Amino acid sequence: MSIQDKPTSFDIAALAGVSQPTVSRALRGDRTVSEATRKRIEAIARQLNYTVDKNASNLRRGQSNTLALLFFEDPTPDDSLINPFFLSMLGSITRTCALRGYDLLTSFQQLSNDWHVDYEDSRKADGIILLGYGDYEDYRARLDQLEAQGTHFVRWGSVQPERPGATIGCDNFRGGYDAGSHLIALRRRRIAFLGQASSHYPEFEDRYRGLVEAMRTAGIEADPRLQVDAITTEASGFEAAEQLIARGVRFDAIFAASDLIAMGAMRALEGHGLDVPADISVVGFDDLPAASLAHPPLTTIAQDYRRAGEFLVDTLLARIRGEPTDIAILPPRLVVRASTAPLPARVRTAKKG
Amino acid sequence: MSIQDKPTSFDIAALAGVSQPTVSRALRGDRTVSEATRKRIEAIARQLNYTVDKNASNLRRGQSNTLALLFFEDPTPDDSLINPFFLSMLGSITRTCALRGYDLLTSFQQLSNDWHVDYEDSRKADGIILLGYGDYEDYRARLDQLEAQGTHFVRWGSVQPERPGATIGCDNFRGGYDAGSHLIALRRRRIAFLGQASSHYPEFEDRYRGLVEAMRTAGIEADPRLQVDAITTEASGFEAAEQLIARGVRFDAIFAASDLIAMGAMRALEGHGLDVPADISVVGFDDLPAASLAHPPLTTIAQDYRRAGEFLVDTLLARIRGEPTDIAILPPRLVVRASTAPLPARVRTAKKG
DNA sequence: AAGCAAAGGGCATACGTATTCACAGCCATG
DNA sequence: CATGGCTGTGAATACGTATGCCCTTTGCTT
Repeated sequence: MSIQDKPTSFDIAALAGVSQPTVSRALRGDRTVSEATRKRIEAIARQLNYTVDKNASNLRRGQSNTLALLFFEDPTPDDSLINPFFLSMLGSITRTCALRGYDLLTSFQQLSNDWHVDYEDSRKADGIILLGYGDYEDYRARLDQLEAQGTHFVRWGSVQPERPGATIGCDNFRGGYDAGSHLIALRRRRIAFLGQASSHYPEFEDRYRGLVEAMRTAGIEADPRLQVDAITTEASGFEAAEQLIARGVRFDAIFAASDLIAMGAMRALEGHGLDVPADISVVGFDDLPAASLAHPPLTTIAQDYRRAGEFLVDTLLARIRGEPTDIAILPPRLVVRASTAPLPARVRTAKKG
Repeated sequence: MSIQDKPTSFDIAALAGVSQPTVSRALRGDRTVSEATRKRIEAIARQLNYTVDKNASNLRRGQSNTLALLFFEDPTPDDSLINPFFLSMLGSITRTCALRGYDLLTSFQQLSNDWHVDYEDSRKADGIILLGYGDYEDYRARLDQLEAQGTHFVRWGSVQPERPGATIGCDNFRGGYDAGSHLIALRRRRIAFLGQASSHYPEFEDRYRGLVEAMRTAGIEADPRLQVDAITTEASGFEAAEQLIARGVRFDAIFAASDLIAMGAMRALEGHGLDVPADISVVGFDDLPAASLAHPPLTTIAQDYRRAGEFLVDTLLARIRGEPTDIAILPPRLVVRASTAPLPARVRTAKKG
C-alpha cells in the first residue's frame, strides 16, 4: 500500500496481526470477535483513516445502503424554479437518511423522460423516493413499471388507495376544509379557489373539495365561477387572480392551492386597489418560509415537511426490510397570519378597475 | 437467473451467444466489438432491462462516477432553515451532474461535525463539492485534511488564493461595489451595511469592502456605526435593522449582505413607519426567487446560480481528470426593482419611534 | 480424566464487472 | 506459399468485502 492508496481491510489485518475476515467482522460489530481484538482493530483503522469500500461492500452484500430521491416536475418554461416546498422536504429527507446510515442519491427530472432512468436508479439504490406533484398518465405508467420490477418505493402525494406502492401525503381535503372553515368564521361567504380542481392534480382537487365541503356544511353553495386554474408559481397565481377579477363575479376571499399562487394573487389584488385582508382575505397552502415574509404575512395551511421527510424515509426502509407499511396521512395545520381578517361591516365588491 | 433476480452480463452473454467480456465491451462502446455484435447485445440488454451493476463496475474500475455534495451550515437554532440560495444551486448542480453522467450524493451537515465523514464521502465519490458560507477554523482544518488525503474537491465561496483546492465564487467585492454605486447614484450617502464584516465571513466582508470602496470613490467616508452584524436569516435581518435604528445614527440606505437579511430589515423599517424606498432604499444580495415577491420587490445583486453550479461540477471533473483548473470568479449582476429610488428632495432622518 | 460445548478466528469463496493477454481467423504483402 | 499485421473474441483474473464453514483453543461438566 503506497502512501496515496486507500488502505484496505488487508492492510489493517496485517497491522493488527489478524486475518482480513476478522477485520471485516470487527468493524461490522460481529459478536464473535473478542472485545480486545475489536478495540485494537478499530484503533488501527482510525489511525489509518480506513473506511470500508462501499462499492465492494455493497457488491458483496447485494445492497447499497443508498436511497434515491427522484424529484420530477412539470416541464415549465422557467425550468430553474423548483417548488420551495419540495426543497424544504429535501433537507428533511437528507437529514433523516444520514441519521439512518443511508446515503441519498438525488436526481431531478422532467416528467416526460424515459422511465428507464428509474430502473437505472433502482439498481444503484435500495429504494426510491418519488417527489412531485401531479398524476399524469406517464407517471402512472412509471409507477406500474416500478411495481412490476419489484422496486421498493414510496411517494409523496395525494393518497389514493388504488395507486401502487406506499404513499405518504398530507390530508389535503382536511387542509382545504380548515382553510374554508377559517374563512367562513370570518364571515366570508364568497370564497374563490385558485388552482386546478381536476383529477390530474389530485392534491389540488382534494383541497378544493375540502373547501367546498366546509362551505356546504355552513350552508353556502360553492360558485364554480370562483374557481380558476393555476399552477404552483407566483406568476400563475397573479394571472389567475387577474382572470378572476376580470370575470366580474363578487368574491370576498381567496383560498389558493399553494403559497406561491397566493402571493401572486395578492400582487394582483394590490394592483387593483383591493385591500388584503379587509376587502379580500387570502389563505395559502404549504407554509413556505416566504409565507411569513409576504405582504401581508400569509395565513396558510402548513404541511409539516420535517415529519413528512422522516416518514418517507422510514416507511421506505420498512418496505425494504419487507415489513408491512401503512399509508400515512399527515395532518395539516392552519397558521393564521395577517392576510385574513373578519369581513368589515361595509362590504365592497371586487370589480375590475 | 430467476424472474426476480436482476440480470447480469453473463445472462446477456448467454442469450447473445458471446462471452461476458464481450458484453461488457459492447455496452461500454469499445471499438473492438463489431457493429453487428454490439447491436445484438444492446437489443437483448434493453429487452431484459439490464443495467450495469454500479457497485461491481465501480469496484472494478476504482472510481464511482459519483460526486458528493457536502452542504454544511452554521448550527443555528432553527436547523430547518436552509439558505434558499444554496437550494437553488443544488438544483443546478444536480442537473449538471446528470448531464455529465455522474450521480450526486447529497449530505447536509452541521459544521461542527467530525471531519471524518468527509473522508467517508471521499471513498464513495470521485470528488466533493463543498457548499456553504463561512470560514471557521474547523472548516479550514477540514480543507487541509481533504487536501492531504489527495481528495479532489471544489468549493463555492470567497476566492482566496491561499486556500487549498479550487474555489469558484461570485465576485463579492464587485457586487458590493455595484450595490454601493447604485445607491450613491440615487443620491444616498448614508449607507448602512447589515451583515458580518469580519474575516470569518469572507463573502460578507468582501461585499462590505466593495461598498466602502464605492463610497470612497464617490468621496464619501463609510461610518462604522452603520455596520451591524447579521447572519443569513430574515429574523437576524430584522434584529440588525432594529439595532441600527436604535443607534440613532442617520442613514438613508441599507445594503444587506443577503436577501433574507434585506427582507427582515424591510419588515423592521416598516414597523418604524419608514418608507422603502423613499426614506430608506434597500439593496439585497443573491436574488432569491422570493426577492421579487418581497414588498416592495427587492433591488438586489444576482448571483448566477445556474452557471455557478455548472462551473462547480465541470471544474471538479477537470480536477479529477488531472487537468489544471483556474480559480473562477463569476460576475454578479445588479437587478433593480422597487426597493431603491432616488432620495426625495425633503430628507427625513431615521430615528427610533 | 475424558469429553464436549462455546468462543474466537482463519480459509476459501462469491459478488458482477472491466481489463490484460492470448488466440483464431483473414487479407495483404513479399 | 509463408509471413505478418489486423480484427474480433474468449479465458483468466483482480477489484475489496462479507460470510459459510471448519479448525483450534479454552474451560467446564460428568
